This record gives sequence, structure tokens and C-alpha cells, in this order.
Amino acid sequence: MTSTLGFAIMAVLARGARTGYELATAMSRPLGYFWTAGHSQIHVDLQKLLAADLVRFEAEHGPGPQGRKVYHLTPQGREALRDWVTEPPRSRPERDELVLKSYASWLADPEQVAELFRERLAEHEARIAEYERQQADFEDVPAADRPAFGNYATLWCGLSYERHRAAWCRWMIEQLGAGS
Amino acid sequence: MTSTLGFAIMAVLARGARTGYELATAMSRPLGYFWTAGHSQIHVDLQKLLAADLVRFEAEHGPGPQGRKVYHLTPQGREALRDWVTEPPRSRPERDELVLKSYASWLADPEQVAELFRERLAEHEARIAEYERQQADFEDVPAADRPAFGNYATLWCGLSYERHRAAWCRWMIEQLGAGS
DNA sequence: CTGAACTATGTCTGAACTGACATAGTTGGG
DNA sequence: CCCAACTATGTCAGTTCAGACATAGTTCAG
Repeated sequence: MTSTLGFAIMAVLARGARTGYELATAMSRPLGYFWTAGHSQIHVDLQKLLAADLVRFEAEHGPGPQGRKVYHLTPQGREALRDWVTEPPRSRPERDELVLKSYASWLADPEQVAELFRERLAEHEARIAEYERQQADFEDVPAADRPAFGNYATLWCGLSYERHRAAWCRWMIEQLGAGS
Repeated sequence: MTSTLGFAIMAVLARGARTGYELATAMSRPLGYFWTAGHSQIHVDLQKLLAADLVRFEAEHGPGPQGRKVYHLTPQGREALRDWVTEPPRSRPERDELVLKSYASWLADPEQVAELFRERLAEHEARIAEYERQQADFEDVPAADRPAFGNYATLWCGLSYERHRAAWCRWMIEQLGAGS
């Protein structure tokens, strides 16, 4: 069974061939489009995708203990990815540490909690500015059958998410200041 | 080291004593306030909290192979929870299967992808209606030092999140229909 | 009074993942 | 020419977790 990370790898490879290292930098935190993974796990999953013949690689002489391996999707890989897209997502559990902290925030000093949310707000605002810059680089919304549509769709979601999150932080800060 | 689930358990116990079973139902999917866990993991973490003397239990005769155990926070547990609240959250990796699917959506049939998002939209709209009903039950925003403030804050965040998500689904459906 | 649904606690296996460790070629500044 | 930073692949140990399995008292409808 292909893991979700396996499909994330294939989704990146569908745009062009990559080495494991390039996949890892693309999916590294904190940015990593929308799905993050360390290089160690990526190499493990690449082995599984290889075994299932969903990807293959061209070996090249280059850096690394085993040389350089440029991975690409096989036709079966592309088909598996396309089929997976329209399957309903297995819902990942909703686990948000900041939300949990807000749930327990009544126990703590309001000013310290407010400070926590001011820091998070600054992060969200920085990300909003960054995403808006990226969105401005698109002249129009790409057509739905272009790879660029995927980039635009995730960017739209990310921007909307950051705005929602920033609004919540501002509301929290306001509430925590109201009692003083 | 107390896991985040350990703090989630303590955050619930801070409102009153509970059995492991009650904790598990409160944190079960799909609702589960904001942090989900299965009962098996909750029992494991309760053992760790017991060992650290952050919680204790009163044994009662009742159902279950070992009878009924009503857990409550110790003063140390309450203190540990309060200290944890104001520490910056360890960022969990952002992993969203639906966003990943949207990233690869250009490969698939637009009408099938649109159907996927219509289903998600219906779920979000149902949750919005449910959360709005819950929000209406609050007369005012609770003061920041009341336990109810935690409930209101998570509800506010959840409602905002669902609206953001629904907006994204609507945008996706619109885009996917535009090309036909 | 019987059996199903519910309450209740716990163990175990395997998958996914993080972070540390190990190895080694390439490139460019000083 | 040397060394640091970068490119590059991989293993391993420990953690978290979901899902299956195991056990057993309580309650209530038929």
C-alpha cells in the first residue's frame, strides 16, 4: 500500500524528474508546499515506490555514497496518482497544539498568553505577505488542466488559512486584553 | 517528557475528574474538540502521567476488567499544564491530504475532482451550522479566566477554520467548472 | 431472564515518522 | 591547494499512533 507520502512524492515527480535530495529540500520545513517530510523518510518511501514500479531512476555519477539518482514517474505511477486524486481523503486527525493551548489558556496569566499569540500573529502576517507576493506573480488563474493550477490552488488555500489564523490570533489578543 | 496528548488529557481533567473511557469518547473522531486520540493511546499516556504524579485516580467498583478508575489532576499536574500553556508550541508538520490532492488535481477529470470538493463542502457546511448553534448557546464571550473561555476560543477557531475551508472548496468547484 | 448495547480497562503489532549517525563526491572562496 | 559548504544517499533507534484483540461488569428492552 502506497503511503500518503508516496503520493506526495509522485505529485512532485509528476512535474519533472528529481533526486531524493531535491524532493527533500522541496518538502522540508517550515515551507514545504503543503506536505513535509525528512530526507530519511523520503528515501524509505522511494524504495517502496521503486518496488511497486511506480517510479524509476537514472543513475548518474555525482556526489553521494551511491552516486546520484534522478527519479521519474512511470506510466503506472502517473495512473496511480491520477486515480488517487479523486478518491475521498482519509481524514487525518485534527491536532493543533495552539488550539489546545487556547483551550487551557484560562489557567495561565493572560498577558503571557497574549504574548504567545502576538508571536504567532507576526508569523502569520509574514507568511501572508510572502504568499501575496507569490500570488501576484500569477497573471491569471491557470487553467485546471495545467500543473500550475495545482500550485495556485494550494497557494489560495494557504493564503486563506493564514488569514483565518491571523484573525483568530487577533481575536484572542483582543479578548485577553479586555479583562485588564 | 510529557507528550502533547498528555497535556490534552490534563486540559480535559482540569475541568473535572474523568475515567479513561470518558476521555476517549470526548477525544474521539470526528468531533473530539480539537485533539483526537484512541482509548488505547489514552491509557498508555495516563500510565505515564501517573508515573510522573501529574494525575491520580480513585478506584471504584464498576465495569471493566480492572474496575472503574476516576482520574483527577494533582496540584503538580495543574502547575505543569499552566506552565506548558505559555510555552511556544512545537510546530507540527502541516500535512493535509486534500491540499495535496488539489496540487495533483490537474492530472484528473475536473468533474470528478469537483465532485470530491462538493462532498467536502457539504461536510464543512454541516459543521458550520453545528458550531453556530453551539456558539449561540453562549450569551456573551466568557471572561478569560473562566474554563468556558477555553471552549469559546476553540469554537471560534473551529468556526473560522470551517468557513475558510468551505470558501476554498467553493473556489475550487468554481474553477473546475469554468473550463467546461 | 437472557442477550445486546454500553461502559470500562488494558495489551500488542505494525506503520509512519523524527532526529541522529554514517558516508562521500562537488564546488568555489581564500 | 585546502577546507568549508553544499549535494547526495542511506541506516538505525526510539516515539507516536491507529486498529485489532482481549476481558469483564452494568443496564435495559423484550
